[in-house]
Amino acid sequence: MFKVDNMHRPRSILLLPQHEHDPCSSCAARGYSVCSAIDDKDLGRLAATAIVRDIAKGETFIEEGDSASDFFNVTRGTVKLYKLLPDGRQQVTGFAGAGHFLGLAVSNTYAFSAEAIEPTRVCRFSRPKLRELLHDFPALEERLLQTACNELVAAQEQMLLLGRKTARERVASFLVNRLETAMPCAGPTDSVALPMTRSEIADYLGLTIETVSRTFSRFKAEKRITTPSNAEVVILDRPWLSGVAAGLQ
Amino acid sequence: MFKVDNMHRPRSILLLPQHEHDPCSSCAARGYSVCSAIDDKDLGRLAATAIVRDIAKGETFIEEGDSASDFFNVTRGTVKLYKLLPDGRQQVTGFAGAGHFLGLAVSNTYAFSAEAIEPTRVCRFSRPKLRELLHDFPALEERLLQTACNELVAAQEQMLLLGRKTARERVASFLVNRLETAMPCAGPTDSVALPMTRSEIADYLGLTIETVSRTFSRFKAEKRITTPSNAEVVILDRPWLSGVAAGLQ
DNA sequence: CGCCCTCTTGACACTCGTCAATATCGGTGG
DNA sequence: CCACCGATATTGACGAGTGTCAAGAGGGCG
Repeated sequence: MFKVDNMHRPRSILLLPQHEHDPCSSCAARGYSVCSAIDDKDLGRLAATAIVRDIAKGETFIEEGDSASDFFNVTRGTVKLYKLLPDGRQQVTGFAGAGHFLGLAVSNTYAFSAEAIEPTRVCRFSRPKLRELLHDFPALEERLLQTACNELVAAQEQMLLLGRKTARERVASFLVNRLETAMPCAGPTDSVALPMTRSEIADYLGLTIETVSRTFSRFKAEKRITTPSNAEVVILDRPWLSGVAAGLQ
Repeated sequence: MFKVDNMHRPRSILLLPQHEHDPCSSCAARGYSVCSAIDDKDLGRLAATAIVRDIAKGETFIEEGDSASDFFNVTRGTVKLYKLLPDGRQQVTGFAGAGHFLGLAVSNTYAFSAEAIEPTRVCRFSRPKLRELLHDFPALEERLLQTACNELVAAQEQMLLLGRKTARERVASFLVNRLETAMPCAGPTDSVALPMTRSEIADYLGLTIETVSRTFSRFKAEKRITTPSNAEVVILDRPWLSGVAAGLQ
């Protein structure tokens, strides 16, 4: 019923002319973000509603507890979503790449913070304007519900990881997951880009930076992965890593 | 107690003495479940679509990985939602009481299992029928989106708990949370009902049964709670517990 | 080239898990 | 009503996995 294929990118978007006055039709995320629920003919309306904004690496553009006045659609770069405890402990609840929709909330305040971890571009929608859009395009609302359901499933998987998996299993899950979701067009070389730091990985997996580092080192020593650079991991033994991620071995 | 399996019987022989032709208008969950998005005048339509089913304590009525053919609305009792690892490790992702909606999924298979932890009643909707309902009642779809967003917020809070809180903070969070969400009409006596076992609490908090028990005992020794029975906790010092839950003290 | 930030590695400590014994609860039947 | 029994919960001793603290290595960029 809600079958969605987020990986599908129409090839035609690459051929679209660059219209300065209509950023949506040429948007890199056009094909697979929630915007794909809107027809080309209505795209002008969408472009008029959205405000494009570039966000520098390290900038926090959503602060937990702040009044939730806007919604965002990431079109370039990567964003880390996180929650903080008063003493500074941090839990990263997810990384949002191009196509991800942020700020869906019933409440009037944001339930999490969002920080760009690399140069990022977002489309901003004010709450009233998104409400109008949802009213005028039921397909958009349906698409948002699909998105929310998918995120709910991912969140439950992450609860399993945080509550019951060992450090080894968590890191393996993270790498395999990155390969599956963030790298849609993975070729024969199972290479995973890691735009985030070890510290951010640790805060995502409920571990410390040292444990993440040690686990990477062990996987390297066991010839399961190599790390050409700190921001890149090559998976040498994907079936084995998948097994560890699932709790076997 | 009589156990009824309605799965393979025509609806007409359902044992509903008082409101056989319209179970919805008298439903205990009518006011606060997703059904509240539907007007009284359309309730007959809803009743005709839903199939009421009673589920015995301990019965698993959704199995992770099974074909997701139905959606459920809990109207009585409590359900535990959980995921398993191959070796038996279990993570409870939530407890669903009256009013909760289960099975929202984009995929064709369930992403979690569901087991009744006390005598439970649910309304069952087949996938195609729910789809019809969503089409005919846009307010219902909007309501489902709100519900999904709320669950997403709760899931992120749980990730913070599982990834970064200590055992003490987890148990305190659990008790305070139960008081806030499951006991809407809490009076001067801050009494929390615990329909689940210690083991299920442990699997929800990412701990062991022993750690949960020890933490309860410590709270008791510190005069923060009392336990009239294993299924009931009285909170004596709510501000202090809230502080611990938030990561202070 | 050199500074600074991030990452890696090691030694040690501590929370929480494991294993085991005992106590308590709740239901059943005499 | 009480005795019995299995299931569930509590408590203790101990150990393992992961966190903490600290030092050193590597990498990027002016």
